[in-house]
Amino acid sequence: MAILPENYSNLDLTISVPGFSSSPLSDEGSGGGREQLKLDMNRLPSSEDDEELSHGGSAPPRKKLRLTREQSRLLEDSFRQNHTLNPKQKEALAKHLMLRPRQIEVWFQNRRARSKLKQTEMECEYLKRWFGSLTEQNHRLHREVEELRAMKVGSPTVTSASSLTMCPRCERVTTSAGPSMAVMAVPAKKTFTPQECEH
DNA sequence: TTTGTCAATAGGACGA
DNA sequence: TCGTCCTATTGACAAA
Repeated sequence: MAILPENYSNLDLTISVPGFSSSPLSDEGSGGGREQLKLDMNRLPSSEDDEELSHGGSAPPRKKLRLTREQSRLLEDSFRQNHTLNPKQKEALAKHLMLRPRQIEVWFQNRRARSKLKQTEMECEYLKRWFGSLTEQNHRLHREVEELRAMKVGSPTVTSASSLTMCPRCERVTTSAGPSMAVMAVPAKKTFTPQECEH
């Protein structure tokens, strides 16, 4: 816990979230250059500001808000605790950070999106590697089949490569006539236990 | 000038 | 109907 200063320790952050490591996307590392944003960007807008926005009027050009390091840090801390906020938490965080609740909401939405993107990229990498290893394994097995085909003449047990079968449960390759000849590699996540197989 | 980052917006889906 | 979420997109800004 302890993601907020003492005076905000009454914040009820109880939403459970699947375990997530701290963010790789924090602003900290991206060069101190952009540093602090101007105060007027961070202040809680007055009701006139809201009205100005909602009424459109002459629609002033959108200014880019940059969160301060401290604001980012606190938001990251909160996000590490909970990936979503209830209205009370949002309100409290907004007050504490001198931002509008809507800005807190938007930050969490964007943060969740970035998390998901990161996760998807990692899964993509994993699948790429898996594909690579399966391709390699496939080539190896093809070579093995060719070798077996070459050996078939004179062998009483192996009459043709097409007589090779693979047990769908244990993934052992066997001839229709005899004992297992080779064990296929399986994805790292899967562990083979002899009890799974009837062989 | 180009590129990357990120706050903000739009709009649709969903549950209470 | 309202509040919240997600996704796609926009636009400001800083760094290369």
